[in-house]
Formats: sequence, C-alpha cells, structure tokens
Amino acid sequence: MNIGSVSAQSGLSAKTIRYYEDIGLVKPLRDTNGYRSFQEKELHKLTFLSRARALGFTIEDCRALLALYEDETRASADVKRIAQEQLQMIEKKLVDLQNMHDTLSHLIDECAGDHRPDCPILKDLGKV
Amino acid sequence: MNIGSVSAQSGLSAKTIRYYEDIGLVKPLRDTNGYRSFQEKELHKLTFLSRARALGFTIEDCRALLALYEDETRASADVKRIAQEQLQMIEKKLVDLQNMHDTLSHLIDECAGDHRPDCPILKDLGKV
DNA sequence: CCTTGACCTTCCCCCCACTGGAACCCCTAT
DNA sequence: ATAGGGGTTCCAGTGGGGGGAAGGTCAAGG
Repeated sequence: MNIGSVSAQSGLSAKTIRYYEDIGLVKPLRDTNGYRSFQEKELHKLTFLSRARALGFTIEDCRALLALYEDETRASADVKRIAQEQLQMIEKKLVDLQNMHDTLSHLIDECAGDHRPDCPILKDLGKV
Repeated sequence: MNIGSVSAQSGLSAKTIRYYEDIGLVKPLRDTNGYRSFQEKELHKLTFLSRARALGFTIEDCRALLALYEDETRASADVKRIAQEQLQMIEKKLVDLQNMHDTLSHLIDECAGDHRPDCPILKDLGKV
C-alpha cells in the first residue's frame, strides 16, 4: 500500500503519516522507486494512532501505548494507568472550560448588546 | 513602572509582555536607559489582556476587543458578538471533550487493569 | 510513443502563543 | 569593588502538524 491508500484508510493525512515516520512511530518499507510501502501491520498502527490522538492522547502517550500494543506480554494495568491519567487531564480541561463558559456566559447576559458604548464585558475585563 | 512591576500586577510574565509589545498590543515608552516604562493605561491594557486570554480569547480577538476597549464610541453589540462567538467555540470544545471523556471512561471501565495482557482499550483503538 | 494528470519524494518555512537561554547592560547595597 | 537582582536583545524551540515548491514516477488515453 502506498501512502495515499493508508491515508484514506486510517484517516490521517499523508503529511501526518510522513511526520509519524520522522518521529519514529511507524517504519514503512520502501519500494525500489523510493515510495513508502505499508503493510497491514503499519496500517493497524496508523489507525490506532488516529483513534488515540482523537481521544486526546499526546504523541508521547501514543508512543507508549503503541509499545504496549505490540508487546504481547504487557499487563493491561499499564495501559489502564496511561488511560486514567489522560482521563484526569480531560476532566481538568472540562472543569477549566466549564468555568470559562460560566464566566463568559454571565458577562454576555449582562451586556445589552446595542448601539450604546456601555459594556459590562469590557468593564469587567479591565477592572483593576 | 518597569516591566517587572507590571508583570506582577497584571499576572503576565515579562516574556509575554515583551511579546505583546512585539506584536503591537501595547506600546510602552522607554526610559533613557532603554528600560520599558509603563503608564497606568498600559497596565490596564495588560490586565485586560490577561483576563481575556484566561477566558480563551485568541490574540486576534484580544486585539479587536482592545480596540473596542479604547473606543469611546463603540457599540456594545460589537463586543457582545465577539464574546458570543467565543462562547460558541467554548461550547463546541466542551462537547468534544465530553465525548472524549465518555469514550475513554467507557474503555477504562472495560479494562481489568491487572497483570494479564488482554486489554479492551488497545483492542478498540486498533480495531479496523 | 507521447502526453497528461495523479501520485509520490524531499525540503524548508509557517502556524499559535509563548518559553528558555545566552550574552550583555544597569542600578543599588554593602 | 563586587554581588545580586533588575533590565535589554536576539536566537531557537515547543506540539502537531500544514502549505507549497521543485522534481521523480506511473497508468491511461490519444
């Protein structure tokens, strides 16, 4: 399979796949013409990466997860720990975003939103 | 006021304040020794920027908001519109994060997390 | 056989919003 | 005189790729 094919199947752009090769996440073979030649296993890894990234795992998380993915003697506890750490990050971000949301939402409610210059949003943001 | 002073008062790092000058958000005067010299107005703007950034506004949003902040003839509707757009971005991110959270949380629940290699997290991420 | 157009290659720069660090200057206290 | 804590500039790097140039390769159509 060429890069275009695995790109379509994995949902990753060709650019991204080349980047993943650069940083050592995948190691496709090369044809005599220099084209990357992906085998089933590499396609699985790329699909794995695509899903893991979509769940917010960092590249380094993905590297660790991929190592476990390929290690038949892994302990599922190791995978679960990484996933739980990521879940905590997500939960923290959710709290932060929810706070932003509430603050901004409140400010917006206070603002008349008309032709007059008086604006609680600006007033609050500039408060000393 | 020197940069250290406005940094402490605004909550922005000195590095960030220099960066904000670079990109034209603030324009402090200079002392004869070359030090930046901030006046009250600049401090207000920096505090404004600090708050707005904390609410997730981009630098370009901040630039627009600052222009409105300084424009005595603004219409509050213009401010409200920018804020509402930002609120929508935040709400979209909240939905995405919540979806990530639910998916990951479900996967974690399924995983035994013991010494055995069987792991629904890896299995699901690698599914074709 | 030639051309066309889709695909592939490497290379380098760009994005956001900073952060770190080097090398140097300035000011005050001891 | 020196030590230390300011300040200054400039260069490079972060994460996770994207855009686009300049060029090689391949299959199909005329």
